[in-house]
Amino acid sequence: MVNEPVIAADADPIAIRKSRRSDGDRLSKSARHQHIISQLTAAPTLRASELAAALAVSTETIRRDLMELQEQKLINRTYGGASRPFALEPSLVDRKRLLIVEREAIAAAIAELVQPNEVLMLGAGATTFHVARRLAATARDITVIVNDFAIAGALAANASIRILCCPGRYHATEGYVFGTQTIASINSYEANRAIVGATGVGARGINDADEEAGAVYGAMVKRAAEAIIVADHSKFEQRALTVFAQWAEIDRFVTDRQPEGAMATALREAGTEVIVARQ
Amino acid sequence: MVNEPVIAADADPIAIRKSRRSDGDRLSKSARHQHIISQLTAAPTLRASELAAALAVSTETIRRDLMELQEQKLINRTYGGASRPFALEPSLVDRKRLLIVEREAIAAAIAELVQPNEVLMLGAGATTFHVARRLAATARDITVIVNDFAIAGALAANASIRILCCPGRYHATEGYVFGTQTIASINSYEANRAIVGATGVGARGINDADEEAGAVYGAMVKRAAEAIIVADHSKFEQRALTVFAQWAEIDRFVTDRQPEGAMATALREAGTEVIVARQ
DNA sequence: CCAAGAATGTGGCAAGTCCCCCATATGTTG
DNA sequence: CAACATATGGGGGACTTGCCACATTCTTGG
Repeated sequence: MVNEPVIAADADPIAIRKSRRSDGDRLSKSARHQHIISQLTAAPTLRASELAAALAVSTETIRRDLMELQEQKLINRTYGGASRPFALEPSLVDRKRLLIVEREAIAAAIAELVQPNEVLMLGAGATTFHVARRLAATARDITVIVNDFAIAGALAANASIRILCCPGRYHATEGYVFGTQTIASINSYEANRAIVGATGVGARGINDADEEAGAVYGAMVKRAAEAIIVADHSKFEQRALTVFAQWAEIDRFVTDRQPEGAMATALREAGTEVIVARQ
Repeated sequence: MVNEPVIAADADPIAIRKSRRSDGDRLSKSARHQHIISQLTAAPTLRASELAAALAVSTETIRRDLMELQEQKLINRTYGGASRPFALEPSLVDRKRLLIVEREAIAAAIAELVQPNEVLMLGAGATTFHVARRLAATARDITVIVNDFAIAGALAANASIRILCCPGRYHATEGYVFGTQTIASINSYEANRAIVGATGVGARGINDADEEAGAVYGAMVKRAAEAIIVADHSKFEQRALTVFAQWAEIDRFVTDRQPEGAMATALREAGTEVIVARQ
């Protein structure tokens, strides 16, 4: 368990140069980087000193490697090593790994709005999942009504959050419940805010690729005292199957980039407050 | 961008009393632990020194906290702090690994009983989780009413199973929903069979350590046309908080070992059919 | 009420890490 | 070949963390 003193494995430069041999080989910088990344998929954290020993380079070199990888957001720096960033986590589904920075910023902006003792409705989805994580970290004594199991799990990290799950049919691949029971359940609650995502947002309203999911989102939007749409800029002007809400119904739109053109006009005419989260 | 001190509320009444005051005073141990866990859902890593400052305790205390949390596998230790473990989600994993052979045998026996187009109620728990996995492998065109998220996920592997989730409060560590809404929901369905587990089974009936969970199980047992209890022999004569059903209400008892003594008598007198699954 | 035990803080020291500057090795370019 | 860029290692001081022993405070159970 104790770390051996970190000493240059090969004090002899000649030995270093004959690098064709077995494990004493020097690896290139990119090879080291790759090694670090792959190690992180196996272990949640690494120590710089251990990496230096394993790769037969100095800790200074490892530190520089880690700095570079951190700038590329491929790792997360810790004191004395590195840990897995959000994006490398195996538990997150593909879609949840995209646009992490943008979504985290949006989530942070939402978290600032939420006050203790509020009742929220939180729709299913990848962006709202980030909102849930953020709320778990910052919110206090709130009640959240959800229809997405992953979101319930994320919120569960905070014991002061009361999580109410909607009933309904369970969507096997998406991990949420939907259907008439879900909507009936939503309509039986009073909430301060509904926070829902979307497949696309545009001048003509807010749409979703899944009709059932859209119906749930629409119910949340209509039912809560305040309706908030969260969507990063990749959703701008995307068109999908179902338009589940009009901007006139939406009080706030939290995104990561200022909308332009027809969508900006529609937002202004509808009186929707646009909040652009800074990263 | 650094985390401001976020007061994580908690279940501990003492901590609640203390956390009401200004930021100069201390939180209870469990409150600190809760805070650490929830912070970890938002940030991939934490520094012990920062935690100490945020929670207004010494770094030694934080270190001791981190050690405890690590032993519970709730965090991952790093040099100078902590990082997120692989899964912060409610992990019933541990309990699900116990007595696998016995539970698989019980699950197989259940799966043989179930016919296509049946409607089942499946209670939360480790044994019923095995039943769900087995049903996902063998059942066809059934509808399953569940209150446990892990079970919903297991059943989702089979596209011909319709999964209906009950509403209710989400239990953060156990991963199921409970409460009056859950029970009301159960009472709105008609089901061919209820299949529920237990903390203990004995001559005096079927009990559970969690009152809320027991209430849900009891509702399932009373509501379904046929009630089945599943429990391996380690549950025999275990006593727990709530007796949620009497043997007279139970049609079948599926286990892995022939009951004896008072419990066998009680089963005989109640007319409960005992099915001993062979491994 | 007190005593035992748990939880927490303090101080010191060893060890680990950070970070800056500089030396060396290697490769590139004119 | 000289000049330069890149990659790496080394050294040392400042800082951070780990760890231990001990004192103090809080809690709990008689």
